[in-house]
Amino acid sequence: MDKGWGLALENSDRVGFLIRNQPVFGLGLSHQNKGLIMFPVSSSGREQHPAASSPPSGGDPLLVIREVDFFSEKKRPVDVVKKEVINSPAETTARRELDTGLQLLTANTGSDQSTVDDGMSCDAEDRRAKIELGQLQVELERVNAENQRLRGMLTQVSNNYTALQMQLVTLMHQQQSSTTDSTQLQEIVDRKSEEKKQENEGVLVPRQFLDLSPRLTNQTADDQSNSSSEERTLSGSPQGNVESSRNKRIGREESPESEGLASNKAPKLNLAKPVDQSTEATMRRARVSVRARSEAPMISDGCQWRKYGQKMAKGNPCPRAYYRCTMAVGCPVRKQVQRCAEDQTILITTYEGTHNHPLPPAAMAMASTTSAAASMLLSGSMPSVDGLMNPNFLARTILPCSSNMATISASAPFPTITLDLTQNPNPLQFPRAAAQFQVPFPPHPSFAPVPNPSAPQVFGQALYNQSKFSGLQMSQDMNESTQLPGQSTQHPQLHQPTFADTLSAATAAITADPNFTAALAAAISSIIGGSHPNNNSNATTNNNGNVNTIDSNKAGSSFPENQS
DNA sequence: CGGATTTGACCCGCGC
DNA sequence: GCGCGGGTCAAATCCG
Repeated sequence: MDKGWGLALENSDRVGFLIRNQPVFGLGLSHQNKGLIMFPVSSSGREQHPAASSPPSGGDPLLVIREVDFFSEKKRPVDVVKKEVINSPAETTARRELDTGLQLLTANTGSDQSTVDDGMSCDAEDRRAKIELGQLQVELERVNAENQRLRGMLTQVSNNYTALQMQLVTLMHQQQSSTTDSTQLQEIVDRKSEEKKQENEGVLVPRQFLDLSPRLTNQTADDQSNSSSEERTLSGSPQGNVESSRNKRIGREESPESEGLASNKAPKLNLAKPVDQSTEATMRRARVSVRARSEAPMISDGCQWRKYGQKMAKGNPCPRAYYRCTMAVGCPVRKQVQRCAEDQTILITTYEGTHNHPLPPAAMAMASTTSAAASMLLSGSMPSVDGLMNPNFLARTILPCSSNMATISASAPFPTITLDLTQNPNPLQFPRAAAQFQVPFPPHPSFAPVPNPSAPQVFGQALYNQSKFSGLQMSQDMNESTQLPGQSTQHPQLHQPTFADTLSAATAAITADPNFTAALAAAISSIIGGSHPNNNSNATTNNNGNVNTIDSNKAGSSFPENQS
């Protein structure tokens, strides 16, 4: 009795509670073994007040005890049994307020005779432990069942969401293709002319950032579904850039299909001016590089890949492996896998292109991420006034809360955005972002911009728009340098998460899970559904994951499609 | 035996 | 023009 309290067992039905070796009250089972009876006892250990309705010796019930059915799985009245330690006499006198932790109510039948004995009772402890165990098991089963149910719901919702997203993106794409107007065509012409002028003046213009728009002037969703023709028609898309280059190489064995490419390109390119093939060939595709620590030779991203080459890259003792997606014939997506020269535990996976086929959710996550990042990279730098955008600034601006994780490089042969997952971001960002990115969609029509003609492909359309949205996260000086005359600056101030939020969330999840596809799916869903550009709102996040709204009136868009 | 991988050759862009 | 490096092809090889 060192702890000042104890239990005494008289028989299998009754237990006495002792405080400082003094009987305080007794507990007994009802005759149906379905209820607990609490009754006071005398200091001598005998019953002072029998409980409730049928006291053996009469008297008031000590406490009203709810009938407890410990033997039914449907009732879980007791969660925790606390050990009450009362050391002072004053406290012992306040036994009526004694909190046993048992949510007990009287329901006795009056048939119980309760007697309290001195001394500890192992049987009582065992019984209580069994009761607790049973309750915990019941609770566990219930939680498991709930978990299963929620998982099923989540899966269903995810599937539905993916399907709807596909449909929506396809419809948007079709609409854009059908609504391309002469204004946009004139923009294309002007931009081409500007590019040519700058080249003539010796101004360095990163071609890979310029004029990706012609493609969609003729590109339709049907083109997207045609995997055989996609490679040859995506001249304006990231993958199309390289594919055109590739096809030029293959031009020595010019096939009717490649002639089809030329025929598809010609009308678009002639919109501006005659553009020779070399110009088109210099167009590059954006890349998304993912750095992650992994012992595995390749990270799992849900896609099927076939290795088609391996080379020793300069400055790296580890070979670089080349893979192409084999989930569909003609899928233009490729990836390079190479270990970091400085830290060979880091696996660098560089994705290129966008899938032209439906993807499983797991693969969809990674594909969407790379597509979004690539689209952001391309769109964010496209139409600035001087045709040039500081990529580091872009990275800092677009990815303010993950500047140490995401970097953008235009110095490489291809514009590349690197997601560094070797660092641990704030894991709390992920659930916050995933939870917050539920934005009404479609947005208010008054904020609907002219459809962007340069979306790279169907599956990336929404993400492309996201990136366009992200491109609005510009600081004041950038706005001044990039805002075009006549641009609409009427943006509602909304607390909108940015792509950076999602990116951080995704990378947080990715870092937490090396296989990361499932976690990424949630973040991607937030990308797609949470930040449509038509909201035209601007928000950034700080390193704490809080959303800060910036002055949208100052955040002028550098994108012509936002011009009014 | 069919698909995946390996590997040497080839092509292209770019810098000198 | 030449060499270098990156990227790709395709025959040879491997493997289940």
